[in-house]
Amino acid sequence: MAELPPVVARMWGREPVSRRGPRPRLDLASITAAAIEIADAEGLAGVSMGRVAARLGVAPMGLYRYVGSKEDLLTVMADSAVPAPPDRGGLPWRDYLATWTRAHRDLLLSRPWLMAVQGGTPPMGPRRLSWLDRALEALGATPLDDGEKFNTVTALTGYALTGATLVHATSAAGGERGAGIAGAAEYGEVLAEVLDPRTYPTLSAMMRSGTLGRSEGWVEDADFAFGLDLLLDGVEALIRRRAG
Amino acid sequence: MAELPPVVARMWGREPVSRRGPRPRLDLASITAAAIEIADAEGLAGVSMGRVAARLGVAPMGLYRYVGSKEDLLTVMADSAVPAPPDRGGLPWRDYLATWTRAHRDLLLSRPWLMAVQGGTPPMGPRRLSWLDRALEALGATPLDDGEKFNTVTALTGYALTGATLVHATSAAGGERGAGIAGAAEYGEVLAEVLDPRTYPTLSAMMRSGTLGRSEGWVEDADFAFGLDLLLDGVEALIRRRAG
DNA sequence: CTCTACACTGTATGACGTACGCGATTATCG
DNA sequence: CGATAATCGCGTACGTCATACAGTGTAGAG
Repeated sequence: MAELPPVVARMWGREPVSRRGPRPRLDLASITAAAIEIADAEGLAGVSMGRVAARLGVAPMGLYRYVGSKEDLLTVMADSAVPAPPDRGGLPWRDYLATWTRAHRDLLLSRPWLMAVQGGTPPMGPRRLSWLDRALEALGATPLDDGEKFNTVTALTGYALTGATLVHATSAAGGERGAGIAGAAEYGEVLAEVLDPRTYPTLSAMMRSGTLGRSEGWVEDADFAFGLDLLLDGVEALIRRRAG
Repeated sequence: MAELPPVVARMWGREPVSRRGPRPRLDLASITAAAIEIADAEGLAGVSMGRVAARLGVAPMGLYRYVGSKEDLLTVMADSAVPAPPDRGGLPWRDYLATWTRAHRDLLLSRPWLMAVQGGTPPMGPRRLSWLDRALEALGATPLDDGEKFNTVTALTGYALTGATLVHATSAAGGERGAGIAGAAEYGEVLAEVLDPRTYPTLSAMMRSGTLGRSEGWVEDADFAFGLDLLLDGVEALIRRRAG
């Protein structure tokens, strides 16, 4: 019975059933789709109300009948760009959560602008909530309480975001506007140039031993899997403790 | 020997030792400090080149002798606003990493604009790298290899960011511009209004049982500690496996 | 047929990032 | 000591953006 924020209402298909006046030429879905096309092609920076409107053959102000502000539009985009979560195929909770988290990360890598947009708002649209629901469902048979389940999923979500961000930020080749460092230098080169072994002993020792510096390493799945297993090991330990 | 991006060079105090011409009236530190004051008071949205310049009694274009672009300025801010990492007080690795992660989260909560700014760039300034160094140092005596140490710290960093983001996004009272949802409705109320038990069975069951919906719960330290322990348990398990 | 809610347009405003070129300043070189 | 040339911060200007406001035409309701 609470009053929903107008955009949220529309995200859930609760369009006002208007009768009088000219028939609407637009709808939220088309607007969102147009905005997403631009974001996919040119990054978030390319998404302006004018550009979106132009792509729909409409004056910029026309959009404001459907979204109260640009921020509203971004919120809707953040949900609409999300596909259906991976299928639980009778997988045990751990395997499902692993694929779930990986799929989340892959999504963020395939649409980098989602990273900037999803961080700002908790999931409120149908798509993102369905991801949340599926992950919680996977934990359904475990002895964790609701809060623990929720926190577990939160930690996994965060890990996916972190992994994606790291890959994207360190790869100067990222197509996103402003990706990479201002110059073209590789991350490792910058660190090597700048680190004083006296004030950054551990880090510069690592640099010298050559393990770091090839930031491409993080693109590999193994590095992502490492931290993921860390988390899942923790969950598993807790479950065992709770059950035994 | 690599060419550093100009801002990075200046971040590390490598100011060009210029001699000719009028003595500079500004320096990167003052500019950054002014920008941070604005961001602290009004959020990132309040930070514009003009506003920063005005606070320094200078014309907007004057700043561009020092920062190349606004994005450069944000990068410098992202480092400059970071305090020294917590002291290792002879703490075992686990205890230190716990306080380290918590301190990181608290920093993000005390300066919410850092969340938007730190995510975009890997640490390249002296302050953020010193946090990284300290965390890696804490893992120094463990049998983990360099890559594993690095990935561990990455996961913790991400968890701090996730926790801070969640707290900040769900608390409508956040002072940041655009915080909370468009309307004033609480997150829990929105979910209750919108969730269909048929398509979101797990989530809506949780809502009904009342565990969720008080999103303030996440502000409590216990919730943060939960996921943190998950991670650290995972690390500990790995260490035991590696050592035994 | 009239009225009125509504969908979209046109114009305008103020803020923003920043390109460009200026005079003023001051260390260096002749 | 005077000329040179680099550098500083400033003024102006442009293009873009989000969005407020006031229409203008449309089409269902009475």
